Amino acid sequence: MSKCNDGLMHIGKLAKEAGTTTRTVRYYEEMGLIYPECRSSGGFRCYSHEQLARLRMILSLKEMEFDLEHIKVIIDKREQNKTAGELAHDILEDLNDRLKEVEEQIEHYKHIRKTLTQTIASICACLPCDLRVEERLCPACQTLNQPTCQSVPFFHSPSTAETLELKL
Amino acid sequence: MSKCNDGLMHIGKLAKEAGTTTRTVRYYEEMGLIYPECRSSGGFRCYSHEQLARLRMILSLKEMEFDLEHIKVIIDKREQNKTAGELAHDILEDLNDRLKEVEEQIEHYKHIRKTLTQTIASICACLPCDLRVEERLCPACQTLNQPTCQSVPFFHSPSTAETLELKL
DNA sequence: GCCAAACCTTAACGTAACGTCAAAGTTTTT
DNA sequence: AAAAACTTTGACGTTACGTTAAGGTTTGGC
Repeated sequence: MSKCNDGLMHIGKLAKEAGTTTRTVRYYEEMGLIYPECRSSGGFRCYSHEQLARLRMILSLKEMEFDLEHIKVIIDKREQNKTAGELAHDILEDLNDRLKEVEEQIEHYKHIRKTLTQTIASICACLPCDLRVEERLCPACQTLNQPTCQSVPFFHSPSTAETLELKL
Repeated sequence: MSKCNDGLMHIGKLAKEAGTTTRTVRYYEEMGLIYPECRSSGGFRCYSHEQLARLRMILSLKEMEFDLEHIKVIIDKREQNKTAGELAHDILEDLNDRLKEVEEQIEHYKHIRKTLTQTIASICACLPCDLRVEERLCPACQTLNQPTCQSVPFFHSPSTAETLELKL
């Protein structure tokens, strides 16, 4: 005697099937991304397999880290019955744009990595020999060398600059 | 007749010198990261060059994308007058941890890039020849091929799956 | 000394995508 | 029928500020 007939499911089942949480599903509803097919007499949301497919698609796009606003635009395009060609064109554009952004992200983090390894190297170069030999202290500097302490701000405590500054 | 004597500066100058905004400086104060040396009789924040150096250090760490909570921990270490060796040890640990995270980010985005290029390739493979030749449509698929439409959810509109599905 | 321009103050809402209660109603199971 | 499991709406918390708003303070010129 299920109150949720016709192969419909409540939000918990939907979320679990899609690998997400009920909170997320409700939030997506708030954002206009997905709606239940109907409500039970008691007010529970009931979803069909179509909704599940839609949710999965939303989550796929989220894996590519589109923001929800953009996801909304993308999935709405499917409902604006365009021709297949137009649809493909639009979506490929979205995907290629996103690809570009992702590549920028990769470059961005590579830049940060460089800054980090350089800073690490600078500090290592300032370390007295006996500290430097402990390799657990600084795995990154094994391949790098040089700069002086001056370029590394961390050791210049404002009040006690003298005492904290490292000697080579 | 400056109300801000002794080479002290107000928040606007401080922010500009460090290349940030007054809002940011006030926020950092709220977070306990930096405080003015004093206030003017009218209540304006007054900063010394030491504060400027501190702010610059905070911003350096932010460039490496440490979160503020973590930055607070790191700069507080400088005041806990440890020995230079301990300080270096601690900070190198922080930097190496962060380096690891950054490398994970790079891998993360590379994974997304892969997903994106595969999806793009799948869609391109589904396109009829006349659409496929327009290279502006899909710069990414020039180097990739195959999969069938089945693996690409975008063309399976729930209500009009038949009409929207692409034919090879 | 006075006035306007430029600068500063605190307060508070907005952002993105949910996580996490809370209090109360519904469905399912026993 | 009662208990267990699930669902409902509502609302605050998160991060690092941006952006008004309304109203004092400093500064520079005359």
